[in-house]
Amino acid sequence: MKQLPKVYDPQATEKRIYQMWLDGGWFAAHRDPSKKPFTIVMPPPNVTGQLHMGHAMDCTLQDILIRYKRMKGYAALWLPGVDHAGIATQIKVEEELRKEGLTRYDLGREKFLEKVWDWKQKYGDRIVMQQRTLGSSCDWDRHRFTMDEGCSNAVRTVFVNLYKKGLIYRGSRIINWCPHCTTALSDAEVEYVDKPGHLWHIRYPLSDGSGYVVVATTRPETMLGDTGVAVNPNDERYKDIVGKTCILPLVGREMPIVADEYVDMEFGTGCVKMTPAHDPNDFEVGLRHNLEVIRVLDDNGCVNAEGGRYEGLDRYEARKQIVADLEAGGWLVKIEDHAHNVGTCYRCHSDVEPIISAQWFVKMAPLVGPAIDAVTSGRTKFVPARFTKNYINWMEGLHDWCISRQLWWGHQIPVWYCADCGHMTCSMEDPTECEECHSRNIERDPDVLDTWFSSALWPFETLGWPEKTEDLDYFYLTDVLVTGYDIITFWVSRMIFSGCEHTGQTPFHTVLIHGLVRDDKGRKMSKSLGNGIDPLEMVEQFGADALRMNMITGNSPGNDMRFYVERCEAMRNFANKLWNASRFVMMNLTVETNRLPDRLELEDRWILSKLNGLCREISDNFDKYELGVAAGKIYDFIWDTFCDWYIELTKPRLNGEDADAAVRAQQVLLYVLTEILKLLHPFMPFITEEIYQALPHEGDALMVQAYPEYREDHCWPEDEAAFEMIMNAVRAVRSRRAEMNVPPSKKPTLTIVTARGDVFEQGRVYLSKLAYAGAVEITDAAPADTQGMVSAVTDDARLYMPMAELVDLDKERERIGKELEKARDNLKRIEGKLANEKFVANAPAAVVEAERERAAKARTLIENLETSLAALR
RNA sequence: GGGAGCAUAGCUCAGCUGGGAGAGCACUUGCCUUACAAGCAAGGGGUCACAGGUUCGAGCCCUGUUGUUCCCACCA
Repeated sequence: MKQLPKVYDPQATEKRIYQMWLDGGWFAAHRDPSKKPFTIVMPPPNVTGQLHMGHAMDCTLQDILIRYKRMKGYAALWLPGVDHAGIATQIKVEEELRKEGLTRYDLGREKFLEKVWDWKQKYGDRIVMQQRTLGSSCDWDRHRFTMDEGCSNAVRTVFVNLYKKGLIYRGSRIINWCPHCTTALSDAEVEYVDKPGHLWHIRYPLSDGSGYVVVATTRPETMLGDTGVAVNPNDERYKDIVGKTCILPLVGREMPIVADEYVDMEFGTGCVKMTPAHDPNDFEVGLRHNLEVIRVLDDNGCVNAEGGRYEGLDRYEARKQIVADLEAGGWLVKIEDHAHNVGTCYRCHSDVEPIISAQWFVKMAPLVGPAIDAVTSGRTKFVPARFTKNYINWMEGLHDWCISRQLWWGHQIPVWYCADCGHMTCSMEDPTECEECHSRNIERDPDVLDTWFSSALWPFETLGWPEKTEDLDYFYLTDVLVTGYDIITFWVSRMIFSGCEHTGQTPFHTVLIHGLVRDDKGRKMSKSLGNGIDPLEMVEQFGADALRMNMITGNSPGNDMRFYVERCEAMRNFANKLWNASRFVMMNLTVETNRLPDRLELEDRWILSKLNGLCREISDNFDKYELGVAAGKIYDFIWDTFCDWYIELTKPRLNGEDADAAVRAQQVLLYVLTEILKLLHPFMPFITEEIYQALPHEGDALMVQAYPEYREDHCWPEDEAAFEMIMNAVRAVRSRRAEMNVPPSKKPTLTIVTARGDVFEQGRVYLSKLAYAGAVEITDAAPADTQGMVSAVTDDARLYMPMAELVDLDKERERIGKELEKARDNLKRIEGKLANEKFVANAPAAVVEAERERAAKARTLIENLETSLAALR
């Protein structure tokens, strides 16, 4: 038998085991008509850098599910990949260039993209390496990239289809513009932050000299683009000025005063300056009243030529200057403090400017219906369910999706503009001429698509769509999507409406949502705070299994968790515990096959029955995606039931005279240990596989063994209950001894007075071993003289130990008196319950029966205590 | 403005469909008991935020309150 070292060393194990799995080819999923498919498509990490704790959480959950289903006999496919992450990656590469004093424009588009591809190669590989380190059992041969040929083809197909259907259009609208990233953003990519600001009240004189109106604004610099003033049509204060014009200070533009319902009479002065080019509401009002649209900020957030003498000033500089000039000119009425929500870029966090701009949009109205229906009908379920509401609310409030980005890294928009006739050519093949006038004077749109446009196709493009592949047929729709709640809007929702639109099916039937991994103070882990913990560092210190177990235990779906290094340590200790338990089994093992003996002892039936119950519970937990609960139960079973009790129980047999009994104990130990390894494998794959390989085993690898299931023939509830009696007796004796500081070396005779001699007879040896007794006497009648004896009392027995020198009679009386009082209170409570007719009538029979049993036990306990007390006189 | 989460032991959190409050860490005491001191055994510690309600029975369900976190929303 292989000898294992005393301390488990993950470093020496994990790489070797992973390679063994790879060599075995067990990660690969094969279409097999005799098996049910189980598919998880991995949320592709960004190629921007390395994995963080959030990814570790993501990976762990998915790997647990996949390994479980694989062992359950499914054709389990976990399809990995990475995302090109347009803005994020481009920013990273530009940062690198900046170190050399270069910008992307210095290189030009083509050279720059080469640099990005180099980056992608480097970091893409690194991510795969990191995922493997965590033990991820992905089908690596199917690894995909959002910009590989297949995905690019899918993206183009979708764009062309939607364009032809009229669901993609180009239009000039107010969009969110990031002046730092110099690109348009979608609504979802804007983060609103409460910032302190001011409300500037500015006087706009009426053209006829009859007075002035006062408008209030939080962004005074936008006044350069004002083309009107609006008031509410029901506002008595301003009835007579509607239709008049006023003069824009500093600029001198004459602008109409219009009446529009949009204006809130209660807010500010009730007069609103209209800047149609830089505010979405003003734009709408402008449309209704034919206001001019004058854009005054350029792509970098500086005032453009329309701003006259402010041209070239940065938006914040311009604000200062304009406010100063207004004040000097006497136009400024007052300045109020005013906190407001400022939109910021989700990538670089600069303030976003609403700007009118020609962009590409997806028309959402026709797409949301089926996507909402997919969820309300239950075809796609969120776990936990509360995220359903989030999703539906978001879907219902959706505006058209701005999909064009002024970047270079991404899928370039497949539209060519004709310089001669202005026609737009959009097709699957790159055109050489305008499809309308056949002019060759055409130019491709330089912009690329929003990264999420391609991510939205991920669940089916990775399976071969738009080709009708066998993979698509077999593995789609996929089963579970695992992701954090922070990207439901960005990604999950878009996959659902895309799946519905392009494949006619929702892409997955379950969305398993997890929370964020925070630092030990509850803060988000982030680069700027420097509080991130590298998962690989944890793996190095404690092993991948410990990290995985840390991610999963004591954590429930959808809730954030704090990351404690101490918890990793605790899980490493658990791994070591299992390691040593296995070492114990192995060093005692003489059998070479894993088979249960024909004859089982009480304690064997006890643990087998407990194990069987555990299997049923684990199965339930998996069905409900309560992975943390499942992991906790397995942990408890291994540490408490198996190590602290069962292993100790087998020692007398293993070391005893009876060779057959020793072998039987070995057989049960080997069997239970093997089942434990299987149960734990999805959670801690490395150590379980390593141990399995060292044990007599079937098949090539633990990872492809069948997962333990509930079995009728291992169900012995009476034996479980009987053995509990013995355990309680052991606990009671230990407790009494500990109170009196009796060392284990002192082994007095133990006299057990009980009506259940039949049970205690079977536990004789354990009482002497685990309760440190010398001889054990079992009787149904009290000893004649219990003077000078220490007693311990359980529901089923009184136990006596002669330790006269340690007994303080007064103290004993006091102690037993207290216990008796407690026991009587307890009984009273139970009897009160049973005396309540409504309880007996309404509560389920099983509950009432359980109460009756408790009452019976309580009575025996009281009797035992009373007898003990009486004997002390 | 709308919606959601959280509030349980000193700390971090579990607690599944309502049926006598749990784990890890920390703490106290005793043990190097031939698998494991990364361990074993025994303990201490909780008005389950507050107030009502439903129920035979509430940490769990309902209503309200307080505190806290987050998401969504075009009030200048």
